[in-house]
Amino acid sequence: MDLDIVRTFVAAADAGQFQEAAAELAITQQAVSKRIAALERDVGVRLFTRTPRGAELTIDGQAFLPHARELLRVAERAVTSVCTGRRPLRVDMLASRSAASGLMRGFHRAHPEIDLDVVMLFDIEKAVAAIRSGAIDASFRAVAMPGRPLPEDIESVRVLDEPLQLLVGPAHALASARSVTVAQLAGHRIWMPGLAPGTEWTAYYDDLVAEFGLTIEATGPNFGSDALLDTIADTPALATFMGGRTRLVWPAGHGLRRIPVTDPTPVYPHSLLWRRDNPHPALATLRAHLAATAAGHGAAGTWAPDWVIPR
Amino acid sequence: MDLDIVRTFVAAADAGQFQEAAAELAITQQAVSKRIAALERDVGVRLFTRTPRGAELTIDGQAFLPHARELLRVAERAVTSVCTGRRPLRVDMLASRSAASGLMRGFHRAHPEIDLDVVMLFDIEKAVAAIRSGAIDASFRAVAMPGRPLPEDIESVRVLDEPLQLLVGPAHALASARSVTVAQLAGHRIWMPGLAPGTEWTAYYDDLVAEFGLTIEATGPNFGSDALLDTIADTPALATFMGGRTRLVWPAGHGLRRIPVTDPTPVYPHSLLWRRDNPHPALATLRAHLAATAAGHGAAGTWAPDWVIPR
DNA sequence: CTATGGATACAACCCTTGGTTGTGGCCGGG
DNA sequence: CCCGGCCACAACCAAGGGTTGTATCCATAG
Repeated sequence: MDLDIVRTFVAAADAGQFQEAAAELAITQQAVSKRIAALERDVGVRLFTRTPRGAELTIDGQAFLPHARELLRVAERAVTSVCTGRRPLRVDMLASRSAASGLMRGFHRAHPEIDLDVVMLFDIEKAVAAIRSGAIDASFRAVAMPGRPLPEDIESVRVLDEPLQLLVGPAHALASARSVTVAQLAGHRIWMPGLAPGTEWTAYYDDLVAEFGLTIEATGPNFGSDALLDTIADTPALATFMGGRTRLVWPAGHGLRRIPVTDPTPVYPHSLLWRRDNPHPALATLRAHLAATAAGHGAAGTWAPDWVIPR
Repeated sequence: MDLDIVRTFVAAADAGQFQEAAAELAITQQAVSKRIAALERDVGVRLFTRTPRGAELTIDGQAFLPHARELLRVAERAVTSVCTGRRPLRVDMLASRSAASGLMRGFHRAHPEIDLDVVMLFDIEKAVAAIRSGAIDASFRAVAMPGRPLPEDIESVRVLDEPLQLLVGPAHALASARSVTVAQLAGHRIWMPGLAPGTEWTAYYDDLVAEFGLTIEATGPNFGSDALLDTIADTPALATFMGGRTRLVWPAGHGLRRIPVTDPTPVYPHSLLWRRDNPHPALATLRAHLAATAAGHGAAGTWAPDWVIPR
């Protein structure tokens, strides 16, 4: 199905006749006739009743019309999403179901008129490069890498500390615990596939390991959260860390448990990064919204690497 | 833009390489390459970075991807909306902003999983024919026409009495009234363009006129509610009737007033009509919903023509 | 270092799609 | 009864889009 044909259908429906629609679209009446005929062949029903003084929608055509308009609207938005000028606010985050997505949902509820696009870049290095180039407008990341300060033109503000939770299967030794201390985790196998060297999130877990003497296995590629959850559920001796604000597609019947970690509670520090001279109007709105709704961070009893930017 | 191209884009993004996407779509890799190139030319930005072992999305491509998926979803719904089998529940009503649309909004809130399509047929005769043929599943109308009973296979139930209101401009003699009695309306010019002979809504106003000795002018074609509202606002001696549940796009600065009518309050009786043997599962859900949320009708102090079906 | 395999891009060819022009049929109004 | 307006059908033509064949690039294995 071609969107030009859909456009033709809408124009013909609005005009009530093919000829006027043809004039609007700068094609001949015969072309409109052929397009409509092709569309009717595609969907398998008659959309217009042709009369000697025009064409009016059939019931099926009436039902189809709003969907056609919606189709054109969505196409419009799709194109503007990659337009260089006046495009939606484009935000990078760690993962589509991470805590940052919760913040963005809140922002969207508060400002439904602002168009948003979410992308997921590899690490903060890529994110900073994308912010500097203007490819994205903002990023939710942990900053900065140890010994690698942010460039001058990038600003950042810490917006959310996400408490880590332990994820275990039903047969795990800690499965029935209401909460566990960091000290209790020493000696347990914690599996986090996909930790890539040189990324800021791997640096975070490296620090966590060094600080509290934990054992984190990063072996094997990451086959996706489904496969990870399956393995965790089936392996009694295995656990993994998960952001406490992560909304999982919870697999039914796996018996997985999320267990808070305490003494101290490791928190993953999300900061908002943006380029100082980025003129996107929605960026200021986002910053104001986050400042207004900022959750507590750097709270007592929590731990984060000392290289993260201060609160 | 062709939806086949969008489909190709999504397939390539999912596969991470053109070759596999080509195999899925049963075309050659070269065709995929050309389609993607055409799409990139259309939107004006690069969507993939080609590597020797595949193609991965650029940031723009990532931003575009969810829009592309949405586009395909909407297209799918558009097609199923005119599919004969398992299509959305198709409901006819008097006007898109009439009281019936409020009922349907409530139904949609209660059952957001049920797809709906709204159409507006000419009159009850057309609606009954469409219901019998299966072209639509239900209709909100005033039934039945005087002396013209519903066919055997059509059922109906009165679901909502909509009180009429008087709509006047700021300079009208009744503009400052909190409410008016029917008796007060005698002698005032009431203008309702577009009252077509033989329709059930014209029959309603004919009865109203006969019962209370009103003056309703139906002269002139209906140029749409905007034009009607403009005229009403500008003409001191002119008023019109409007459904009390109608949600107008209220023109700013016109000073229009909506005035309740009493002694008695004329109500427009909306009934739900459907074919007894219509198997659409959502139809039963709609009937149950309307039965559960039924607003009062046939209340004391209201008037409706005696030919409408009993409550 | 070289050969190989797998991936994309480019070129040539050809068919099909889709546009235009020309024409006929239908119905309502003067 | 004729005329005018509108849509459908046929013929023609150009261009888009698919296929086959080939070049290029890079990672990996030998």
